[in-house]
Amino acid sequence: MADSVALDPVDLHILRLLQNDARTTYRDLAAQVGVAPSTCLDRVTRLRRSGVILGHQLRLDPARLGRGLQALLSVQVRPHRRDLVVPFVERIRALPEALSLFHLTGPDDFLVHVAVAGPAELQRLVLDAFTARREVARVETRLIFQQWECGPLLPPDAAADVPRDAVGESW
Amino acid sequence: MADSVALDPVDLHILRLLQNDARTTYRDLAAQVGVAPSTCLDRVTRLRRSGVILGHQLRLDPARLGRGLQALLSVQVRPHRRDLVVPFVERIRALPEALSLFHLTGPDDFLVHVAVAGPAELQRLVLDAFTARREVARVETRLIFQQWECGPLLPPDAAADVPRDAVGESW
DNA sequence: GATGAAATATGTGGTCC
DNA sequence: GGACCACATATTTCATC
Repeated sequence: MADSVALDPVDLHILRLLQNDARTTYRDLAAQVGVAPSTCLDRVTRLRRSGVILGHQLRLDPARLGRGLQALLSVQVRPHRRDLVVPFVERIRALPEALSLFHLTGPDDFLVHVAVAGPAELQRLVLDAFTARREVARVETRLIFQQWECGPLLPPDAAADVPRDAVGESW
Repeated sequence: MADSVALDPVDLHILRLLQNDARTTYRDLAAQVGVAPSTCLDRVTRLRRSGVILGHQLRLDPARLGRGLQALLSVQVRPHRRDLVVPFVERIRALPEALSLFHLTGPDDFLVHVAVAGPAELQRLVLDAFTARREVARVETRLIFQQWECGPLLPPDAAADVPRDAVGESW
């Protein structure tokens, strides 16, 4: 289901361009990749069907929406049982302040990325949506100075997959 | 520059719909919002110019691209001076494994979200791109079991902004 | 903010390799 | 089987009110 998909150079070129600007038209894609627009449409349709492309997302500026303060909340949910974890996840996902949620290994079970209007709203959020709950054993709040999105996501370079002589001895 | 923008109900409705599916056509937006397609175009254009909409992003499935393992790396950059921090940020942003990068308050200066093929590649990444650098004082790696994107980002509800009687005494 | 016409993009079927 | 072309449809964009 989550198997890696074989991608040829045309697919990769299209993905790179679309990651720069997801609204690039098939006409422009075609011109830059060197194939016909219909071929681009074909490729993108297949990439969507094969699950490589999950969808298109709008990137918004939280600050312009009156949510100028972002933070990461590390949360311990204890006991870490499914009957407590599943409702916790659903509750956090439904919070208007939550942007994204990670379930992690390590001493902190969850990391929650939130955007709020300011420190007062953050304090209220921590107290009301987190520490007020019995299953939330601990919350650690870190403010975000700045965030960067990184380069385009592409398959690991084939060169990096060169087999090593002996497993566990190549590093 | 990062001031909050005044948004009317039509703007908010459009943003909500576009956050569900960023490829909704102006025609469909218009039908659902109850205005003309050209008005939707107008609104979206203004939202882009005012900086509320930063852009459109392709959501890809890292697992299908042969990057089935994701992790968060907490990194201390010491000394935490601009002449070390700025090149660090640029170097991390250029890593093909990096998805996103946070500069934070707290004992850990940076959080790096990475996607790799597997544990071996993660180990190589930590050793070669992080701990090999003199300015990287500490790295802590946590694996990501699962990630969720949360509900649409919208301005804080006006009701939540009701002024309190006394600052610092309302919670 | 709406209308409608022009420009542009998208989707389809036939054809070729 | 995949890529390309040309055509038909749908969408976006813009001038005008």
